[in-house]
Amino acid sequence: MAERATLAAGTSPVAVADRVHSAAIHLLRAVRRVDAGVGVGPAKLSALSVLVFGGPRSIAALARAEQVRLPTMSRLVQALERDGLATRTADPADRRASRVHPTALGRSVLRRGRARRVEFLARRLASLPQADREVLSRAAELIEGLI
Amino acid sequence: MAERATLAAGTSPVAVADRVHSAAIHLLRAVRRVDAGVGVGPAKLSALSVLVFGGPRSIAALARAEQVRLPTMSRLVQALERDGLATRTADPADRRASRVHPTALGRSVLRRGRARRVEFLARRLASLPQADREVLSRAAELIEGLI
DNA sequence: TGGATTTAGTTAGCATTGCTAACTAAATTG
DNA sequence: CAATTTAGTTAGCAATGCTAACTAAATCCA
Repeated sequence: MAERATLAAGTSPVAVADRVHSAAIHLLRAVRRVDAGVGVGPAKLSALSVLVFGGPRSIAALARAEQVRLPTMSRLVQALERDGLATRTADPADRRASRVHPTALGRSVLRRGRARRVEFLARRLASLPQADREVLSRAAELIEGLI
Repeated sequence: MAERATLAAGTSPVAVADRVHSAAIHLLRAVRRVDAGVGVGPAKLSALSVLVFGGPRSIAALARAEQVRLPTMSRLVQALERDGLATRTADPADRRASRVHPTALGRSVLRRGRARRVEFLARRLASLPQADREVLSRAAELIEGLI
């Protein structure tokens, strides 16, 4: 019984956490299929997005922004470079570090890849009443603020 | 300009899609760290959750529920069985199919694993006003309905 | 009825994306 | 200046996705 209560509908922190958690899993599984046609992969796309919309930065800073470890980001940046989506320049102030920049190709691929996922969602959102979209918008802000 | 508009705040389908998409990515990256201590992994935990809360079913039905391909779910179920978290019985009505059931151990592991993730979120949600939790709850329902 | 198609499941093999351990080299600190 | 911290790499492993190719059972239809 106690464990059933965990999943019961309601607005207790635990009940809401469970529903939000499930919704996030299902949402990302659904959009993952859309990525297939881009040929870049979600981790690379997401790192590229940080570079394009947040500006060039070091691998360590990218790793922190993406919440992954340094070796993981090191490998992702190598792949981005190999694919011509990003370049590295020496950091004049710190000879250990390098700065990662998106290339023009990187910007264009990001735009296309992001557009695919977002359009997939947007098509579905378009059928909702405006008030529901406002709820989703506010919810996204709340989530970003929490973590 | 046109591409900047994609990221501008607003409640157009595209703007909301973008924010919801990012929020889902960041949410799951944050809870992923919590999984580490469970030793089961999110895909197995999620499949187990379907079995426990939705009832026993075939591998194909599980794959559909989890939005993965049949070979992926076949391998996940083999791992669940190997770990003693689920068992398979023959389907009397269809000799190709088998029914997957959670074991008592599976139920208990699910409870613990889920609890970790959900508690991680719930601790943060507890600091929100009730109205905000209602927004998140409603948003989760909307997302599940869309996909 | 019987051949064709669909569906359930497996195996094999590959790609992506996480991780830790162990290392080098540069920067910082006491 | 020695000790520690920080940036980055390499190597190797684990989890989880996929397609291709296959078997076997069920279903469809002419």
